[in-house]
Order: sequence, then structure tokens, then C-alpha cells
Amino acid sequence: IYFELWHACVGPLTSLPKKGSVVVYFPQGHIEQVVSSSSMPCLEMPIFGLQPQIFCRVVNVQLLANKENNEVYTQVTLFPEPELGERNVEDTGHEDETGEEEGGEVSPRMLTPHMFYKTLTASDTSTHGGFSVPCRVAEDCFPPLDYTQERPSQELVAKDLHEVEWKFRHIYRGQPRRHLLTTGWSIFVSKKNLALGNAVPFLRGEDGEL
Amino acid sequence: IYFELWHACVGPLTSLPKKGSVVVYFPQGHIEQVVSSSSMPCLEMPIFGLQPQIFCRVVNVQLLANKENNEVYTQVTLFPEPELGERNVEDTGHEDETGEEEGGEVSPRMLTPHMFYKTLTASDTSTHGGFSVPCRVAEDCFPPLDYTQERPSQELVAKDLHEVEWKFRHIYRGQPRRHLLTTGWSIFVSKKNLALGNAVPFLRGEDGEL
DNA sequence: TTGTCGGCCGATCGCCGACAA
DNA sequence: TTGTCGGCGATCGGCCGACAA
Repeated sequence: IYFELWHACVGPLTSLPKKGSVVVYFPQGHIEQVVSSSSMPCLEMPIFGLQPQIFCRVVNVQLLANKENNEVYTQVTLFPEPELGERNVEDTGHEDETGEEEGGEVSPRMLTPHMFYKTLTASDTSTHGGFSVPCRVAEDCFPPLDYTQERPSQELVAKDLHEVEWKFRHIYRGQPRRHLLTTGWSIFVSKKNLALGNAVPFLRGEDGEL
Repeated sequence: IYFELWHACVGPLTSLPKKGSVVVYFPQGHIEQVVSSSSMPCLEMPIFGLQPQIFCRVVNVQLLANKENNEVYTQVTLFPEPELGERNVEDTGHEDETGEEEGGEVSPRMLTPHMFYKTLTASDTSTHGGFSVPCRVAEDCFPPLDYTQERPSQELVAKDLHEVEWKFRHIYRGQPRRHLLTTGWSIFVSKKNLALGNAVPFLRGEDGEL
């Protein structure tokens, strides 16, 4: 489920090169980023005598997340194979896949059938109440409730990108009836620094894991 | 007052080279730090064909503080003057002063007469109450209270390293009498993420600024 | 001198339907 | 279907002196 959750967090527009595929690596763009984010004042940017474009084999792709601010990112390990540069390929940008091989790109869309986003409302992020669960989320992602009861409820346990568990009370109540997350939601909002307009993905694995 | 406050935050063991003094710069140690903190995986560390030791003139020394986590640090600007390397000097480590010149080192001790630390107790950091002010802090750093009153109090305004103002209610009450910071203290604790055991410096400038 | 506690009061949290968009 | 609101208890924050270390 981690793979799908990672893609849910980066959003549907991001695609990644597959392990084993061939990409073009642009060292100058990479060095520019490192120098600008580094505290080291480099008046002249080092080039190391490198080619502006380097054909590489993707040795490894790791999907990672910042422990502190939950930013998602990738670590792509490349191995240079200059002999691949003989063929003419499309210029697709820094660390992007060349499209040279069939199936070189990973499409997360079709792998996430039980995933929905909700953009948080003022009521969702306020301390005054809980979270209004869109019915598609409740029906497709949450375990079914016992609707014979007056106000059916259950405890949900969900894992975030760091495998940390969060508990929520899921209840179906009100007039008209609606799904809500109550106890546990507000501490989740504050710990994750969620604000009005943020999008939160909900995702169920094949084994029912949230 | 900023200079003294910065030194109060780094602690009494830190000393800095003076602007205009001569230091020995060790590029390899610096590069090691930059590479290890950078996200760029460098299998071989670049040396740039530099000497292992470079004699430099200190062009500028800036005392800075991280806006987010309040970590204090220094930006030292060096200008290489290799001809100074002819003389034999003591090896004092990365970016450290050589001791070559009289007065090349800045000693903050004698410049901070009205400064005291307090290590925070459980009561200080708890939400249950305020902050117990050591009497030396109240007498040496705070403006005097009107002790003819039953429970004398005043509002204190103090500035942190970012020139941000914090307001505290300072009161002298209880049996036996003691100085306390009440209103304003708990939000300071939470915003600064203060915890049991952290040390907080209090400092009064010559003009009475806190 | 000062760290911790019980007492106490007010502010906020947080759960609940009632509406209405 | 679901966003916001008024209502109301329960919990917590935060000021006070009493004690004792």
C-alpha cells in the first residue's frame, strides 16, 4: 500500500522512471539545485568536466517522505552508460524518463481503485467539530458499519507515510444521516498542520489496511 | 544587545575570530560537512585542487539565527592570503582562529554583566502555571517593582534573536513572596518548543532593553 | 529561595442535531 | 449529500496561596 499512498500524496501528475529503464541525466541542473540549497557560497559553479547530458540506467528508485514536514520525494540512483547516447532520443528534461523503452514509465492511476481525496473545509479544520466524510470515502475505503443500530460507529486505525498509526472514531449519525470522523481527528489536524484547502487522500489496501 | 544575546544562546564556551584577524581554513573538513548534509550522493569527494590548509583574512563575521528552530550559527567570510602561510602557526582546527594576533579572539564573558540562565523545571514548562523567576533575574534584569503595593506587577516586553517581541506579566506575590511570569509565558513555551531541562537566558541591555 | 501541589474559575474543545445550500 | 451553526457538557488552561525541600 505504501507505493499507492506515496503516489496519492504527490498527486496524479507525477510519473517516475522504472527501475532498469534508461534516462538522460543533466548534471548542470542538478548542481544548480544543490548549490542554491547548500549553505556553501560557490562563486563559480563546479562542472567537474562532465558532459551536459549523460545517458544512465536507473539502478534504483526509492519513494521517500520527510519525517518532519511530510514532504514526499524520490531518490533515483543512476549508473552512467554513455554508449546508449549513440541513438537519438527526445529531450525530456532533468532526470526524466526518455520514453525510449516500452513500459519505462510507472502509471499509478490504475493501481489505486479505492482512493479518494477530500479538500478540507473550514469545518474540517476547525476545533469546533470533526471531519465530514464524503460518502464515497466511507463506502469504498472504510469497513462497513452495522446500519441496524441507531448510531453505528467503529474505531478506524490508519497508517501514514511513516507507518505511524492514527486512530479515529468513525460514526454515522445526524439528521440527515452522514459519516463523520470525531475523536482523534483534531489531534491529527494539529500534528500534521492541516489547514483549510489542504487535500487529504484516503486509501484502502487490498487487505483492508487504511 | 544582539551580540550579547547571540553569545548567551551559543553558550560561554564558544569564541569567534575577530574581523580582520588571520585564520587557517581547512577546505577538506568544510567539504565533508557540505557533502554529508547535502542530498547529492558523492562517491568521490571533490578536492578542486586546493591546498589542505589555506591562510585567510577574516573579512566578515555575521551572527545569525535560524528563523524556524532558533539554532544560532555564524557566517564567516574569508579571503585567502597564501603569503601569510610562510610563518609557522599553531594548528587550531577548522575555521578556528590562529591566536597569531593579539586581540584576535572575542571573549563575550565580560560584556554581559546583566545576564542569567535558568534551566526550566517541570513546573515552568507545564501548562498548569507560569514561570518561577530566580530572584537574581528579577533584580538584575527586570525593571524594579513598586514594593509598597500588596501584589506589585508590571508588563515586560522582551525581544528574541529575531527581534520579535514577547509580552509577559511579571508579578511579585505568594507566601513567601516570589517573582513569577504568568500571562504570556505559556504561549512562549509552546511557540519556542521549550521543554524540561532547556536553558533560557535573560539579558538586559544598558538601555534597559530585555 | 523556589518547586510542586490542590483549589478554583473561566475558556476552549469537541459531540450533538438543526438547518440550508 | 454535506458545510456551518447554536446548544451543551467535559476537559483543560492558568492564577492563587499552601506547603516543603
